[in-house]
Amino acid sequence: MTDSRQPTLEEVARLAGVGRGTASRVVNGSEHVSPHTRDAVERAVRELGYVPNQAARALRTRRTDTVALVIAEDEERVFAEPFFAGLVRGISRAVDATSRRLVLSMVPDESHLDRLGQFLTPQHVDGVMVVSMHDALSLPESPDLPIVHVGRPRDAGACYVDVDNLGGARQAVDHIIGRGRQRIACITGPQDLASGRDRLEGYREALAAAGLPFEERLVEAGDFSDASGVRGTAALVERCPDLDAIFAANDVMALGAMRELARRGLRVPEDVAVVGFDGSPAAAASTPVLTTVHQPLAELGTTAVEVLAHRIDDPGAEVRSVVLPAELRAGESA
Amino acid sequence: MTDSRQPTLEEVARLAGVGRGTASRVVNGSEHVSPHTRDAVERAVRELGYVPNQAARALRTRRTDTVALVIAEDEERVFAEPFFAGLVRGISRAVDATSRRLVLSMVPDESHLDRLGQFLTPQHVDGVMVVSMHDALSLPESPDLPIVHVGRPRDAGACYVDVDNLGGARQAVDHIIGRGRQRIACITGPQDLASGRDRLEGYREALAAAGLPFEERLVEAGDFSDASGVRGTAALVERCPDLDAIFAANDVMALGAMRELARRGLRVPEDVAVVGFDGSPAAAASTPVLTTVHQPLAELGTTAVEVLAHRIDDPGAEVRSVVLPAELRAGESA
DNA sequence: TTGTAGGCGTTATCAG
DNA sequence: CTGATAACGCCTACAA
Repeated sequence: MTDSRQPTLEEVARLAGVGRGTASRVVNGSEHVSPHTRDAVERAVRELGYVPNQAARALRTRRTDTVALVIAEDEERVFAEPFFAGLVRGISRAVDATSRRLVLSMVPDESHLDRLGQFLTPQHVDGVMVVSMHDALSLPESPDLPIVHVGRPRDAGACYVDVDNLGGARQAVDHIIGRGRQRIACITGPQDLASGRDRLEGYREALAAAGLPFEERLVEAGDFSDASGVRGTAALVERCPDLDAIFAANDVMALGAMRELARRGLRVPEDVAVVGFDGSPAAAASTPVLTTVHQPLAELGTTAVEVLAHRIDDPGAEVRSVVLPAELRAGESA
Repeated sequence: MTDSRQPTLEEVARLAGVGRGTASRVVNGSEHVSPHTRDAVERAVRELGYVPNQAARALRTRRTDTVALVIAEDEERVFAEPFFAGLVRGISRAVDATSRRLVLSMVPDESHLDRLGQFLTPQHVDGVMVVSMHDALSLPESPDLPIVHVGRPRDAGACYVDVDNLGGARQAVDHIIGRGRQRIACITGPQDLASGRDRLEGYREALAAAGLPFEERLVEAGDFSDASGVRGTAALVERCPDLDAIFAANDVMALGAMRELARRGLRVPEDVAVVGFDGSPAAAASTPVLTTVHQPLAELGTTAVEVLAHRIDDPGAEVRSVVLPAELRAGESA
């Protein structure tokens, strides 16, 4: 009873009483086919459980209907950083809504770049999305292969989608200033990352715009990790006991900061207001007193997929990057 | 200068001054080719930067050199549960060492099963690894497609790799008994999961072997989440103030238990010993007083890949499942 | 050991 | 609107 072999287009055509070409047209949704014929073919397709042979199609069309998401990070961190969960979810969903498939590649270290380079060719994928936490790692780009970076890359000419890190950070700091805070500290993100740099810059700009001085002693270097949030807070509080607010470049650090403040008997937000730049909505939800700048990760993913699709379907088009606005979400305010 | 198109085997053959067939044999590492010719072809391959066209090869050989890892879980949980990080890492590494590629698919809900079913065919992949947290979800299996389950599935005849949940749990409880504890409580895992059931069974067996009674009131149902660890502990302590140990079916719950115990002024391990079944080595490391049964996730992944490769390369072979031993890691003891 | 040729399942072109 | 008919790039008998 089981034929074991998948049915071919030839068999569909035969069963429908049409030629192979016509069957192909129906399967590919061509306009130029009579309703009657279309119907017959579609019935045959269903009856036989026909599914197009991907290999044959790819061989013929030189398209793979596959896009890659390259995460230039070790699995460990990929799973640890809430940032990736949201992003992958968004991208995954968006690609699902497409006729394309998504393959996920993590690149733990440079030794894997060769293998990856062989894979990232028009022969295997139609396009690539790259999210890298380090500016450093540059992967072997195949010409003729559309690439969209998630997060602004070092290469200024490259196509990317990103959240408005600068504007978001400025909003965050504006907000605390508006609540009457004057001595606002900052725990930065890694400075080899555009997001890290931009969020620090936003902090500066907000201070400047309000006529507040930028003070080195109110700034601590962090790396987006919980530990660095704790460490930075400890250092800041010891150095400037009179600070009345902390802007952390992401929520993970902000939460670390809140724990450390609590440990020292300082109350949030009464004594010290805290605002973070959001990597995950969950963090904000779990601590209503935390005001955060919401980073729309899912939307970022969706956008990345859209932009990539656009570049794939219309190779001649101009390269357009997209920057999404970041949105302030005030918790119990300070 | 750039040819833009990838070179074909034909061109390699021409440059090497041999026939297409011979070039193919060299590329595929056939024995029957003279060292001289082989050398010429290899040089041509390098010079042209030839890389075999996957589609053409797949079309011809009916093999894809691709294996799928299906995680029957929402992205959210996949990234939240430390279990998956270790597993994916192990599998990823193991596949990398192969000539095959890995594609990762998460299945948030049943609505995605159709799409997945279309993908999980010999036409797209050579084999599949499935890790599911629920017994319920059964994916549409394509005949002729080797499947290896990670974690014992409901279907008893299926091929799987797993950790010795029962033995591990028994070891854990044995260990606390050996340290003189008498009233040992258990926070179980979800009972619709083999791992959950087996670990509870191990707990029973250890008690029985030691002549200790199994008491319902010493058992609380958990679901592997931190919250359920906290909740279960609270319930247990209130119900049985005299308990002197807790066995939690995973580390996440064990850590939750420890927090709850601390909150109630109970000391670990002086007042109450805690031992967990380990999803992630990190948990054990972060709390030296926690004794855990180590679940070798990376090795589990490696084994899954090996078993799958075996089944792919030797389709006639008997289906053999593998159960890995679990290893006790004693923290500062009770 | 090596070359030649047929065909894997599709799509695209080109007549009808 | 439809049906033949070439490729797409590769592997693998088969013949030399």
